[in-house]
Amino acid sequence: MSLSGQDDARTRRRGPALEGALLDAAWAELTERGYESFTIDAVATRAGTSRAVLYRRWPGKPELARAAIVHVVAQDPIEVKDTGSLRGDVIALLRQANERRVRIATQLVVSLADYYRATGTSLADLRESISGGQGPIMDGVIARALERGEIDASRLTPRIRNLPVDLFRHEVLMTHSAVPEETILEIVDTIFLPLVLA
Amino acid sequence: MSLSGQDDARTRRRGPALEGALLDAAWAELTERGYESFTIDAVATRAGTSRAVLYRRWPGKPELARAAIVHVVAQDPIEVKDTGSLRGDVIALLRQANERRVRIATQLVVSLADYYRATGTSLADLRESISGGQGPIMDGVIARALERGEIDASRLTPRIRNLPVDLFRHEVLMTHSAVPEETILEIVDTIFLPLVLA
DNA sequence: CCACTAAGAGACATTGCGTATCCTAAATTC
DNA sequence: GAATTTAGGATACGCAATGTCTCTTAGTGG
Repeated sequence: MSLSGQDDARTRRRGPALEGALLDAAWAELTERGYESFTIDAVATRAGTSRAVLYRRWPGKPELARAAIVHVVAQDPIEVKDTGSLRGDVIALLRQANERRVRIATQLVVSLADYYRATGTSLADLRESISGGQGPIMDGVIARALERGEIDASRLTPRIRNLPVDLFRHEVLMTHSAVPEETILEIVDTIFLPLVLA
Repeated sequence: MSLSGQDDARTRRRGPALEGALLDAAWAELTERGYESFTIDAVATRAGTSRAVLYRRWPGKPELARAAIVHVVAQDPIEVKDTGSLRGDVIALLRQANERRVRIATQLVVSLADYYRATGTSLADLRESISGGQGPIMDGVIARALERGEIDASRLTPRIRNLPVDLFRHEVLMTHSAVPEETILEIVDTIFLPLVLA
């Protein structure tokens, strides 16, 4: 019984191709069902494989979820373009984060419960491992503003430098939804710029 | 066999007394085990009762967890005292939150995963239901500062008014631990006060 | 004192977990 | 390109927790 129509025509995936499919399936489950209802069984079924294959790669549910998140984020990096002014750069950055990260961030907080406890890590660690070694996202923006002489370097503490991103993130965490354009402008114009402009 | 030593000497709790014991047990489980390992079984055992009693009151695990959190927070309100200056008031407020809310907040974020999805609520809603009808915690602090003429009322947008608390919360959410004293001072002295002082 | 409510014990089917075993398709080696 | 090794995929197992029910009995109020 080697040829029974389309059923036996399936090929057996391996290595990276399989792993990608597993992580995509995990991500889909995560977004559709949420972490609590996220089951290894469902991921295996959706990926057209069996649980054993998943357990060979990840110890359990939190690690699989985390891997899925990192995988998805890595495929969709945020680029910060030069708009010609600090204000424009920061607004562009926040808008982009709004478009490309809100769903992920929402999943992330609303989810990953126990993972932190089990591993002793925190949201901050996860944020770090997601942004990779590329350093704080604000770096490029700030560097250009300093070149242009737009900001008072003496006021630029690390905390103030990250203020727009931190406030944006706080907003997303609190509401679990995209941040309104007015809020972005408010953060930039009434908080960040007054603190750093020369 | 009505008298077998101490075993039958137990009394059967009812109403509020029982409910309090259930919520205390739930809270203890939550803090000791984390939300993911939080089981109705364990709560029932710890409270010396059976699951049926819990299911009679709450539909399931997320609702019980939430009820336990609200219960604990309600027993330990934050009071904001008058220290004589805006700076002192805000610092005192953050310090108190640091002492009395960090464990709870940590539980809270690291936990309650699916509840939001299931009910369509968010962290912001939970924050609201926890702070009760008493309004933003910064209100009293701001009112006194306005009386003293310490702040420029025109700069006082709602967002800026809540900035210290929001940044504090963000810090806790990110690190899952208490906020260092220096960070509290930094938030107040390099961000909040420069934005509002006349 | 009687009737009613609800506490507490326990049984039940169901579901997800994590492990182990087996077979075979794909990759690797000679 | 055949032989060998690796790992994918199916299946079954025991375990733990869920949520539902039933039953007995302790406390409460009339």
